Amino acid sequence: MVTRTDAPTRREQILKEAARLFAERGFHGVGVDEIGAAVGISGPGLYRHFPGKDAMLAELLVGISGQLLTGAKRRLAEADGQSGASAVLDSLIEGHIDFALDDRPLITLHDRELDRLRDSDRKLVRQLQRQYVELWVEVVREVYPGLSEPSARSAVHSVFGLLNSTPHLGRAGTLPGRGATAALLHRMARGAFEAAGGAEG
Amino acid sequence: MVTRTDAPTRREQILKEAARLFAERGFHGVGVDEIGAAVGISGPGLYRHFPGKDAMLAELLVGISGQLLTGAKRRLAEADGQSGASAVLDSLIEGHIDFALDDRPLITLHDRELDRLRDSDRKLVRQLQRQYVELWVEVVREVYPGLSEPSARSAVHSVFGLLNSTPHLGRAGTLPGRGATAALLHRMARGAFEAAGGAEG
DNA sequence: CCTTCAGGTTAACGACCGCTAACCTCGCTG
DNA sequence: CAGCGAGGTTAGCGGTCGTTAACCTGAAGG
Repeated sequence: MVTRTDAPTRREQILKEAARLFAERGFHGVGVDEIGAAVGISGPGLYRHFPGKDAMLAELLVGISGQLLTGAKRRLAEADGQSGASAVLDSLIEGHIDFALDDRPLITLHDRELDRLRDSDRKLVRQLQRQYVELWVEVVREVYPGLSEPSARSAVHSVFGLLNSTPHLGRAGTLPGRGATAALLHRMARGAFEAAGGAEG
Repeated sequence: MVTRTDAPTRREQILKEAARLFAERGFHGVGVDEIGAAVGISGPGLYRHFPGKDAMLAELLVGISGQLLTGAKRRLAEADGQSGASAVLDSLIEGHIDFALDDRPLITLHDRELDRLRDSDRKLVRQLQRQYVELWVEVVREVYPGLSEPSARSAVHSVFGLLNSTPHLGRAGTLPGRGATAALLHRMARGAFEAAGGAEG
């Protein structure tokens, strides 16, 4: 985990605010003037940093998918051989939870605005997502050999749905602290997989 | 379950197609002309049936929330006393799965376009949703008394995320049949609650 | 047979939105 | 200090979209 100390660039400010606004009101529901206003410049000034509104969404979605996949690969490599598949699965779950808790707007966009992308960008994002899912599927099937591949894939998608539910958990600080929430989500994810792998195949 | 035999009214056709289109491309991403075209009339003809585009979304969202709540109340009443809380929870899960599998576009809209509503409509939908959640929370806490109320509420939201993941499960018929999918989701939901209720409170 | 009305049609208006054009103003740097 | 590029500004164009207006038509009812 690299900790940044320098100030965020204007580009990064824009992406962050755009993500928040897109998540709140949808891609088509946000105007460029609002995005500009959110970072203290006005509308057309954004075009000094991005070729268009679509490009902001594209960069956000490609970035998310890439980060998730990269992180998962790293966790897989770090633990390879020395620890069991079950520990790897725990690590994957932990990584996804961190992401879901720290970047709620992005996790919201991730499966909501994909269809607003240009064909090439959408294909790229889909490919990254697919790799991420397949990586999970392999680990899950190693831990629960009774699961057929289609069932494992369905189970993985469902657990993503469970983990990505964080935006619905109390907008304010009504939820019992980050650590407790992460632990609860982790337990539930493992429980869901356990139940999926217990019976049928 | 009342089975309808008569043909759907024009109003119902419109709502169904609007739901599909809104789910596919977002509320702002669909024009009234497209909705009209989907039912064989053109754009402004819709205004003979609805006062505006917003009204279609409002009716859809209020309808969804109402149906979910009504169904849950019915299931709770049917089983009251004679069967245990665990059976009631199974019944709730079954009802939610039926809805998620049969009305994927609606389940997608349900937590995606809520902010596009007029204040009064949004309040109404939120109230219905809250009642639905609270109903689940009570049943869940009866089955797993170790769970604190905040934890139970988080767990319920997360299980909704799990069950509502159906739109992501193979757009085509690649998933292993409706029955098997429903069974898998049901097992995972129970497993998730079990794991949530096992430890901490 | 005339009237009425539900349920369409097309034309067009007004607002909004993404984007471009043209211009300005600094802080560097040779 | 001249020049220049990075990063802003405002004005405005072109297209789209929700909505309204005005008109049409066919079936039902007295």
